[in-house]
Amino acid sequence: MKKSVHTDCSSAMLPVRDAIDVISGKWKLLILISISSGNHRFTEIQKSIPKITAKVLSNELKDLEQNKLIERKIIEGYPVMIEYNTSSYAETLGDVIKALRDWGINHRKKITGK
Amino acid sequence: MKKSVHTDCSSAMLPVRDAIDVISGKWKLLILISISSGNHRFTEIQKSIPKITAKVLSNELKDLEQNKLIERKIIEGYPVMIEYNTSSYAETLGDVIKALRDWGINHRKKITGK
DNA sequence: CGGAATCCTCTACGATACTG
DNA sequence: CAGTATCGTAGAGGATTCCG
Repeated sequence: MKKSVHTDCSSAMLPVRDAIDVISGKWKLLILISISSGNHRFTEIQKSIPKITAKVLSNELKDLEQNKLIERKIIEGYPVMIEYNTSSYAETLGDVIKALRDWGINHRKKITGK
Repeated sequence: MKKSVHTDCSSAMLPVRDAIDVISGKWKLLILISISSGNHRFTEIQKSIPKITAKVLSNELKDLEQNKLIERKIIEGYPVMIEYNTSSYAETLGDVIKALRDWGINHRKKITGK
């Protein structure tokens, strides 16, 4: 059996790849932050995130719902209202978001020269 | 002055957005993992990451170098060799990678039913 | 070996308009 | 209000070939 000439790090990469597949893109984490900050209505979320369009938001919300990270609730009435809430599962992303936020703060200091 | 009707969470989103801008895409973190796992040559790195092409790897390496996350070293000789190493600054991404890895492991358990 | 060049595809993302 | 429909674009990513 031939030894490979490079270091095998697939076991380290696989889970990271899994995570990236789910939360990749510019918007998903921002949407989760917005919802967990108190924005639960479609229009609220849209206004809270600069530059996001209705179409993109709509698609991302569907993605997040399929991945069980948010829940979509229909509130009957006139008019019908829709409410989005983060799931308890989304809370497991807390460490990821915190790590990214901390690093982002530090990185901005570094490139702007503090 | 009119109060906005949505919760303002821009201060929470901004750093996350900064971080996403730098490490976004399918490859950058995987490349960093590969290099820090012991792969320092272009071909080694390429072989260690399934499906990545030379062009994509080349572009990503340039990006990472510009963001001071890796260092490119030319080793004179016959033939000339190139060596990539992670910078000390890249180590600050450790928490991000760890958080993503942990979450990815957990997520895979969840969707595959353990 | 470590890429660059070329050409191509695909899709995330965007602008605008419209609807129940 | 909460989207959908349509059209369009840019760039990420891919396949293949070539080069010093």
